[in-house]
Amino acid sequence: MMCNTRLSLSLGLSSTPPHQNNKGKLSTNDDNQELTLCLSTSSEFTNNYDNNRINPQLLGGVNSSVSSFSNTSSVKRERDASSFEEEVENLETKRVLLISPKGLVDHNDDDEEDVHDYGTRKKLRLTKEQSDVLEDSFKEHTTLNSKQKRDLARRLSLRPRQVEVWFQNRRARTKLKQTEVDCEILRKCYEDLKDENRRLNKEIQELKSLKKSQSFRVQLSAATLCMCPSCERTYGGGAGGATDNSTKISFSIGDQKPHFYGIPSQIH
DNA sequence: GGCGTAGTGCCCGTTACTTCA
DNA sequence: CCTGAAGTAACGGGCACTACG
Repeated sequence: MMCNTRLSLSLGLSSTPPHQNNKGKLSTNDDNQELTLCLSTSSEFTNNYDNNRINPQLLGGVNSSVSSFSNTSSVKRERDASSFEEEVENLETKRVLLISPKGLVDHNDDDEEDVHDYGTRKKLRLTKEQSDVLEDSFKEHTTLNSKQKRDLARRLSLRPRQVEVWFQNRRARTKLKQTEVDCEILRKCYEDLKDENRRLNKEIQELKSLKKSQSFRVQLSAATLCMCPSCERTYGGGAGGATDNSTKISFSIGDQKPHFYGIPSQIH
């Protein structure tokens, strides 16, 4: 893409909020593919990096900010910095990155390790310390207000936007984990209910078959009922015995007198 | 008070990059 | 060395809310 593009950047900031500052000027020179960016230079904050060769990654970041300065339709990037102050801090951070050994990349250098096409994003890996601090902060509060965000960013030498993104991603991870846990609980619940359902169905079948066999036994004994001579109740006694249709079946649980159905010889 | 607009924060889905097995 | 999976920083779109004219 623009691997050989020589980039030079001139950044300056006035105290005017970005959306009120329309003095951003972007110029390109197609002949030598040199990109020069000039913003208002009316502030003591003016920094000139014309002589620096910039890691396109960093330019990408700066470019994001630039778009918010110059393009009113790019609300998103603009609002990423919650205030102009933050934007200034963003640029300050970028300045630190720019002058840090890793931030300075000579495109003429054969080492292509840090050279990326303009427009691609080079992902910053947070250090263990940064992650730990962010993690601790997240334990205290899962969301940040502007001041907390700024403080944290300053403390970790990150941009507020990075802190914000980290918290957003962290919340998403937490939510995802919780969803997985909930899923697991529901799955377990479902398995338990399935087992219970299976058990109950089995019980129903057993009861049904028990009922069937009992009614069969009742019919069988009814066919051999005889009359108890002392109380004239029916009992099992073989064919030809006296039968009273109304008292043919008699389960005398709780009766005061014991009856020995089917064993006439042992009665009384 | 209702309305349109701009700013802001957050969520969600996705992409791009890094790391590791 | 290559590759695919997993982890995660970063992004863009959309929505809700608030402030302001």
